[in-house]
Amino acid sequence: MSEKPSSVKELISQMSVAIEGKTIINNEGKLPSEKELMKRYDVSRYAVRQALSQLGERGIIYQTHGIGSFVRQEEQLPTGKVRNNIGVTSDVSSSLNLITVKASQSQVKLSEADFLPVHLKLPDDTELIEIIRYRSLEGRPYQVEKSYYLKDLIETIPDQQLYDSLFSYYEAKSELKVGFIDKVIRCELLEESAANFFGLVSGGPTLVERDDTYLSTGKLLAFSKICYDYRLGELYLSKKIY
Amino acid sequence: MSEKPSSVKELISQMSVAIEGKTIINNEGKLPSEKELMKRYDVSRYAVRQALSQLGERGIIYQTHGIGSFVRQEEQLPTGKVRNNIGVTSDVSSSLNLITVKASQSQVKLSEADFLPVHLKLPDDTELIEIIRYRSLEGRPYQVEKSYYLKDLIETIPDQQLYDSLFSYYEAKSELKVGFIDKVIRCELLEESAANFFGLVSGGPTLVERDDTYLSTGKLLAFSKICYDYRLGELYLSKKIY
DNA sequence: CAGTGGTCTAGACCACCTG
DNA sequence: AGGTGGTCTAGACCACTGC
Repeated sequence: MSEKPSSVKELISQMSVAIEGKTIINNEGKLPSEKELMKRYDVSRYAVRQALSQLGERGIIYQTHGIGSFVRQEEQLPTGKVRNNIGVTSDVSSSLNLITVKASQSQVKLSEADFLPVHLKLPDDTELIEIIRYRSLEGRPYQVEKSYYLKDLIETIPDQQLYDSLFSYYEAKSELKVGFIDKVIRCELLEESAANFFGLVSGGPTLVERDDTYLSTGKLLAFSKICYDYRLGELYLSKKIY
Repeated sequence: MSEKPSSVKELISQMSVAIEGKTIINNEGKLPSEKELMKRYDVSRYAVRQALSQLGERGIIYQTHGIGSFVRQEEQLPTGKVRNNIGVTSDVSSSLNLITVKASQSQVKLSEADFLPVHLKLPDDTELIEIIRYRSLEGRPYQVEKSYYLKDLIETIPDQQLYDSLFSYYEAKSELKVGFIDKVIRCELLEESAANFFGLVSGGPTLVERDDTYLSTGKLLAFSKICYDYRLGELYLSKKIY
């Protein structure tokens, strides 16, 4: 028996630990049936299925009709590449050492931005806070991020916060709650500053992630562009088919 | 009142049409409350919420606690780029004309493959069917796909089928059911054959999508690699935050 | 046939937003 | 306070798998 979780979220956490520690799976990687999980954690079937579904979305387990639930085979690290999990509840993809080595901010108008939200609906004179951040991973230059935050939503950004996650800062501090993020991934040619940072020639390839971040109210909070060193960065996602 | 759907899937379809035709939203893009949708379609709240959640995953609507459900602002087509929706139930992203212009197949062993599944667990002498397909979109060279299918799972592939979707062919014909797909997206340098097809120089950039396709039983069915003309292809996804 | 996951219902209670 | 979505329970019935 296990301690009764007070929410599905807690149940997921407990099950994750149990899967990690292999205290809940047999030698073939099979989990207990839903009915047994209900007894084990003293929750309803709804809670069990919510948890299993979430674990499935994260690529940790899969379920097969009429058979049971199984853990995915363990991850084999790709050689020298860094996987950036996307489409997963928490983007804590690894225990790798990702740090911001340089950052700066300034205030601009929308018309001065390098790029625009995919679904543009804002007036040209919208005030934005522009942030540029250079990040290294395990000491190697890894990504360059340029972000634009809507100034009327966040007012100011303390300089020291530029080196941490801004979203979690504002979610914790004020009332902002992120609802969804639109992502566009493509390949572009490197600009000079990023090329210098990566030690590549400008005009070379770079993997680009464009994010438009919306609040749960549907308002646009920020739009950003992340350029990866194409030799290091890759984006990973697992997709369930229904 | 609307006709009662016989399943959540049908409900989603009916609601999609109603949203498209704007017969279910008001001027501000607001949908009826969940309670009203229950009455309207004569289904339980579970069904309504399943449908709304799915529509949310597809980036069509969003819900805000204490307020209501709203449709996302309509899509503004990116200029000259092609969006390939990923992480969506059906990857029917557009009405664009995507056709396979050249295709070939041959039989090889795993040791002869150009690349391998991310989580390799197969013996070197595993029999594979290798397929190379060149695709154009609206008449322009767009992508080159190289796929390897496990021969013991699909036996043979009729040549004329190479020009259509193999997954739906086998799902309809035999018993294969796809369960999940692992995707890795990165940027690579073009090889000669793809470069020639795109009209680019080899060594230039290309957006690469690596897919490992698993059956619902957890068995690997196929692994593939799609190279996009970086000037045309981009991958789009919308992510809900919980 | 028994056991498994897949679908759906009815209802309760809570948290959030607006007047 | 009343309406909205968010969470969770208990239970029913169906579909798939294997013996």
